[in-house]
Amino acid sequence: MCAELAKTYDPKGIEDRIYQKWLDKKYFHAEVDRSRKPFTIVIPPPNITGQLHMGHALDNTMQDILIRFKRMQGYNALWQPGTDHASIATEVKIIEKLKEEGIDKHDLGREKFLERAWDWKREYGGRIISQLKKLGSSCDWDRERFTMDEGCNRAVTEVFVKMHRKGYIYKGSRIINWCPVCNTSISDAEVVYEEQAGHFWHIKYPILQEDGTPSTTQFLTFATTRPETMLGDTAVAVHPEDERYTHLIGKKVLLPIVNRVIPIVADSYVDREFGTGVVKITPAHDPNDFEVGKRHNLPVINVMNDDATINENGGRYQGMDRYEARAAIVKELDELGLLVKIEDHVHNVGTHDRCKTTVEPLVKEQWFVKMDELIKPAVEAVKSGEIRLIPERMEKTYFNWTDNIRDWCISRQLWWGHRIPAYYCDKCGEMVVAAQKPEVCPKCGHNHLTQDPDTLDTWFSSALWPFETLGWPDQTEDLDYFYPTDVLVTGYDIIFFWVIRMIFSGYEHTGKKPFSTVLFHGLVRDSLGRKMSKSLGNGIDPLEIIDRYGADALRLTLITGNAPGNDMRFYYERVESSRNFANKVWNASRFILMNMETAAAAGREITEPAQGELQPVDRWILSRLNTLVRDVTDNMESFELGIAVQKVYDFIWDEFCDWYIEMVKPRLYSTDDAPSQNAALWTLRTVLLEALKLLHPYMPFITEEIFCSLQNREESIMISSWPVYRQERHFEKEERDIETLKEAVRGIRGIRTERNVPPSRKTQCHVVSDREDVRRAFTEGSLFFASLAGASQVTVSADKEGIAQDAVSVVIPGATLYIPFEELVDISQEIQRLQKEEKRLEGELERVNGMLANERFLAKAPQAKVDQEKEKQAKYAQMMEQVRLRLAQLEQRQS
RNA sequence: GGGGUCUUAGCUCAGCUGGGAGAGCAUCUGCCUUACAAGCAGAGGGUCAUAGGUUCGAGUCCUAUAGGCCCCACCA
Repeated sequence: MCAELAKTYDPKGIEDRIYQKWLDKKYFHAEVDRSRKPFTIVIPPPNITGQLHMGHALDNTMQDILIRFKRMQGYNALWQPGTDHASIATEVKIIEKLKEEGIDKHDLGREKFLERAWDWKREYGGRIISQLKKLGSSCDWDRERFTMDEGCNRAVTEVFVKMHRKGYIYKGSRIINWCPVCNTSISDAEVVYEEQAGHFWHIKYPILQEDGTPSTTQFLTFATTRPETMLGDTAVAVHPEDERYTHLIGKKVLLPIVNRVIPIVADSYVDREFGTGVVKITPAHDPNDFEVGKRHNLPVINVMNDDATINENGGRYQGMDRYEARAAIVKELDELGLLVKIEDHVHNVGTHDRCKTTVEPLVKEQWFVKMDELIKPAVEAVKSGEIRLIPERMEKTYFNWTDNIRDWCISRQLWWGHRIPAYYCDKCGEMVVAAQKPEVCPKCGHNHLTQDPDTLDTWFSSALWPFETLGWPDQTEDLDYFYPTDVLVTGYDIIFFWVIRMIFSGYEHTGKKPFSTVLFHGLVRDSLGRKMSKSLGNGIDPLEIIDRYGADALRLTLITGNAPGNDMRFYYERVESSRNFANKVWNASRFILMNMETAAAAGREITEPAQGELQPVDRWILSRLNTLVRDVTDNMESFELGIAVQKVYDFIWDEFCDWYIEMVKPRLYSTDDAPSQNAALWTLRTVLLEALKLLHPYMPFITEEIFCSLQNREESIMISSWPVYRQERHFEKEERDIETLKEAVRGIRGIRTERNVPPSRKTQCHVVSDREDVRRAFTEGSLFFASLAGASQVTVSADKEGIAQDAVSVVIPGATLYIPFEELVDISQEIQRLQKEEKRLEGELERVNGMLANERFLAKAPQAKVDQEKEKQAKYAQMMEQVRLRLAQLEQRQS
């Protein structure tokens, strides 16, 4: 970078070059170093099928900010990256691709299919990683892991075998959610309920008479949303205390069409108030009915195949799709005179989150994780605060799930994933769960065993992610040093899928929490507040934004003005505003560099100013910076990233650029005071460098580019040290004085605008103050004050002797400024302006006086607050006096 | 049915543990002032959803109401 640079910052080219440099220098790499404290984040592993979307961009920007911040603070910072095999998502993709080639998964066979899947992984699995790099992510890529790599496979097997041994994993025949399109079982968490318009079919079953024949007059009427499941009905239930039906309990009805005799049972699950108070019971196809069935020992009759067609238990409906069968059965019931009526009805239908197919509850033999014991330490950890959730309200969501936890169905009828390490003897059927396939059956000695065909839920391996990536199950140095990790950053939408499961897994397998803090973020929505989705086509590609505005602008946009856990909307205007800020930083730096080069050309080296060479403005900006350092560090340590960067933004743009740079310009442009110029240049450079450091976690590329141009001592900003608050850089007096001068400048500028004074026209300015410190502040700052206030000449005095009567006056705390204009000042206009000011001050005084007259305020409010109010009272009173004095003069003069 | 959350300037949103209402964008008025027109200097614009309560003091804490969003849940 040199002074001949373009006027606008162009991130193209710069970003890739800088990222490559960081990689070459191995800045992202972390090794065990016992002399330093570790700080660890594990990445939520993106799916290998994934393309970088705004959610990733936000998630990873937040992580990168934290990891860069901690790295600069001196922590041994590790950001552990990797990808997830995403069993079902990937399998679906492969199947689609095969379909294009006209190949069916089953024709290909399991082995060949897996080969294709690995090919696919090799080809596309790295795509999202390269996209994360575009964002600037400082992950330790040397440690990249994959949920199906050697180590993770070992971890999964180990966990499965161990949990099975402890009885936490069991195989059982239970009602599960079945996706007839994906052809696999899914967990409760993968079912999303959707409101759908449907019908209520009111149906009646004839009650059996004493002689065992169906009554032609007595029926039990009920309503159902799924008439086709009647093929599997094994009872009809009523409430045990429902007087309408108590006499029927124990009797039987005839199930039409299938002509099966089924009992009328009493179960308190039935809601008497709802419908007719009668429920048909289909244990094989409804979770509640399944429970009722268990209580009453009812047979479970499955009437459906895996593809949701009716099976052999459905008689002549066999082979029909579930919806076809529904229509046909309703028709037949109608013909039999058993259909009472049809009502419209909106109800919740469970669908598969991935393919949106209506799930079918089915009774099947599956593998489950028993949750009741496992969840206990996970609940305790959050309750006790050992693990902190940010924002805190997420704890409610967390406990809502843990309090109603159900066993986790972990087996999937898929091929891509971790295969269940259970083996069955081909001869006697004995099951063995073991890390290695047994040579012979331990029961009958037969030498051929077959492995369970099912694979595990993707989240089973993700649950182990924080420790399996650090070497577990081996007790590695890495694990010992970097684990437990520090922060997990993720969206609130996967709290059930992932966060909870990592927490109980961490405690169960490592005896420790997996992380101390969970920082949640929300969804990035489109400008209309809609979720970005493929089907809506409203997704905005982060890579396109990076290409157009730069990664820094995108990162800043995603972090600013948004609180943890809250959703945000994405606006191009906001990216532009971020881009403009990058440009602002660029130009301020360009200005400083230019002046440094000018000094260098004149043979003047910038040195740290000697005591007393710093001017009040220099001390002011250094003091302001010092406060900023403290505040920003505090905010970042409490994960208030948006607030922190807002403060850096305001400081750089407002205080540094709009005030300080303008204030030092006169000093830079005059060459006669070398020490003063040196102090200005040194301060400019120092403040810029420090501010850049504070900004670096948010905008890594531009800060690096400028940092390297500004100085050559440190190799990179990303390994430079984070600024710290220094008491000796706190200058209270200068802060007060410069604030007074700024107040004066603002006042004069206001007057000038109001009177349409062109900037080219300079006016005199007389500062009158009876306070010696205020007069000195103006005297010391007169050079820049004149420049900022458009003054041709500034005089400072204790009284207003000799000041033109028709001057415009501006009252500020501690001083009154008089600006004489050549033309006559319109006195009545001037009086009006001052009266307005008087009114404003009256209001202020009224408030302050009211407060200070309140005895209870004086008694109860903290002393500091009282003192503060008293100070204001004095200030306003003094200003009021000045305004009234001036008004009196003008009024006298007018008459 | 249970729970959460939001309602602040025209728009989108900040506002941490209660102490005189903020930003970005938009609008209006001047400025191409030798870092930046992706800029500079001014200005307008809000009974902080409504009603109560706690408090010396409430956008901030509590209760209720209205409306919006979200999550969870087996009402056939």
